[in-house]
Amino acid sequence: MLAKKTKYAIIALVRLAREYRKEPLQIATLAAEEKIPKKFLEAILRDLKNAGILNSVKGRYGGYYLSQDPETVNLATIIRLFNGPIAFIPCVTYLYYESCDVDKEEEFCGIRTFFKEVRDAAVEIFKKATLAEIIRREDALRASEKTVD
Amino acid sequence: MLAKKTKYAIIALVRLAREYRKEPLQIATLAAEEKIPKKFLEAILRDLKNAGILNSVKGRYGGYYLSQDPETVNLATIIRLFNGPIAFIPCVTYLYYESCDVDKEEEFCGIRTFFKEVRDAAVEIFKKATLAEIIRREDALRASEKTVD
DNA sequence: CAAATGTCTACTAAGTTGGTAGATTATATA
DNA sequence: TATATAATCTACCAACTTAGTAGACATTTG
Repeated sequence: MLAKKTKYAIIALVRLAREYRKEPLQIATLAAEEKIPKKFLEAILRDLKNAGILNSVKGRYGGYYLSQDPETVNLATIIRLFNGPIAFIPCVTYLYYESCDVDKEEEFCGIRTFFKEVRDAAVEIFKKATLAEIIRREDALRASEKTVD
Repeated sequence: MLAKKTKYAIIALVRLAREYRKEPLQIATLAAEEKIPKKFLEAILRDLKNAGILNSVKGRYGGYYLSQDPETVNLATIIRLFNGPIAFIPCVTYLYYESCDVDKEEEFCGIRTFFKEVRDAAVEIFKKATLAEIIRREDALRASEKTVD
């Protein structure tokens, strides 16, 4: 399951994507409006800045803002950053590769093939899930809700 | 990532599936041959018995054996038993349903749709991954290795 | 200078993971 | 019936992770 940190990161980023190219947003405002513990959010935003996804301005009227186009930031990146690898087992992982400790003869591992299928499917879907696409889906859902009544 | 307990469970089950309809296998033998800590394996096998997947005989020449056809036991069941839900977020989970604490207006949640896609893809693949199918893939890999040389 | 705001280090309580120890119960068979 | 064999059960533990919190410090604007 996703760590809360990852969830908070996604929520904060979607919000910051909605403010793309506007004034920077302050930690305190973001924390209050998205109901995220302020000090916890602080650490999350710092990580996102260190990862090059956000930028910040200090001092009065400062805050955080998205430093990349919302079309290019996707869930695969965010999940890897806060939650670790997307795969269920290390021997099918991108960037975190380790051989299965349990099974030295990896090439014979019939279990592995299924986990690789799952990982590949998940990565493909998460890569399509850009901040821009998430916002489009949210807006579409909101609109269809209104037309229903 | 998969807990070690889940990995061990899968390995033990694949082995027991290979012995299907033969003599029961003892914890000690299974532990030694599959390199699983004996006392840890003990707890795993008990859980599998309580879940109705294994049966056991006590006393001399006793041990554990698969009580279901290897064609009907799949990774989705095993992962859920030891690792919890397959989904990344609770609001798209089968049997463990909870609403997103972070977002009361679930129907508006654009993030959710992606996680649901991933979960559905994963469940579909894991359901096809029966013990029998894992063994077939293992044997196929082994055979193709031998023909290559 | 003062207020607002991000940055950094350190701490902590609760829960999970990956085990281990040891006593008990059931059964086959000599 | 005794004995060895094996599963069963309860309890414990160390290390790690998660979800925060506290408080001092640095930087910028007005």
